Amino acid sequence: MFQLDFKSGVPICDQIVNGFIKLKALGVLKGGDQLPSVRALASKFSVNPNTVQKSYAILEANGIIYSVKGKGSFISDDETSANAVLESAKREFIAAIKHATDLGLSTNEMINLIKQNSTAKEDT
Amino acid sequence: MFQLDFKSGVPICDQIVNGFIKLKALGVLKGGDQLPSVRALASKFSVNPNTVQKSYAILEANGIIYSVKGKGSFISDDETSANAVLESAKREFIAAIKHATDLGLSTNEMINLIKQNSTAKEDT
DNA sequence: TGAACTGTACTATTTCAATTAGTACAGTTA
DNA sequence: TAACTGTACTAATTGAAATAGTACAGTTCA
Repeated sequence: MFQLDFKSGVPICDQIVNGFIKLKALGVLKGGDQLPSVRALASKFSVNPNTVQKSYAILEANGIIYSVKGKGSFISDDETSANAVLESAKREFIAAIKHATDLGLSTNEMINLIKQNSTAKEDT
Repeated sequence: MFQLDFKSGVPICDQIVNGFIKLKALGVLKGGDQLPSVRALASKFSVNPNTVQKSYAILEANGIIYSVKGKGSFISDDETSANAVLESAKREFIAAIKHATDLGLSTNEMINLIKQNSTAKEDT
């Protein structure tokens, strides 16, 4: 399970969302896996249940999980979900490219930084 | 001159900082060029002078401009400044790479996105 | 010298999003 | 029925960002 950084300035809500996205991308969580209940996770993180619930709502809106009233929340297993995450990752990365370009970074420098820093696989 | 987006959620202060960094990276502003006075820019943007002053203080702390009491604020022309901007751009881009990796983007996909989206020059 | 600029410093107030707090309702399971 | 689950809603709190106002110090130029 991921951890929260209360000093980072990043909203708790977003950190929880990103935490589950990451766990799914890494394959730690797979389709059908049940998430902790809203109340259980809130208790574990010492955070308000409403904050967790908001995170779950965002995850569901993005098709990453699905929630069933009375049963719980589960990792969705359809391709759509994985694609949605990838597409949003691409959009965010493109924004980062534009920002770096604005600051004077060349394409070659960016590519070198990727080769030096990425722990991702060569192919997907 | 750049524009502000009051709806973006990005602090005004940061937008002003990034605006000048961008103008310098693009070569629109060069070493020795004088910036608008704190009060003039605040008036132009319909923003509080304190907000602009905070931006200038950040720019000066990063070596991008220098301020002289009673005279004004100027773009610094030493190499240190350009390097400082590049270094911070690199740090931000590395953070973006790690985030994208977390979300499941492969190195090849990232490199392709750069080739498709960057308007930066091949070399620096 | 003095008026009109410039940057800088400081405190108080306002504003707004994020979070917290509390309660309530509905569906599932045993 | 009891105990769990998600969901919905309003109100209060918190903290960062921005605003407001004032004051002081250095520069420029008539």
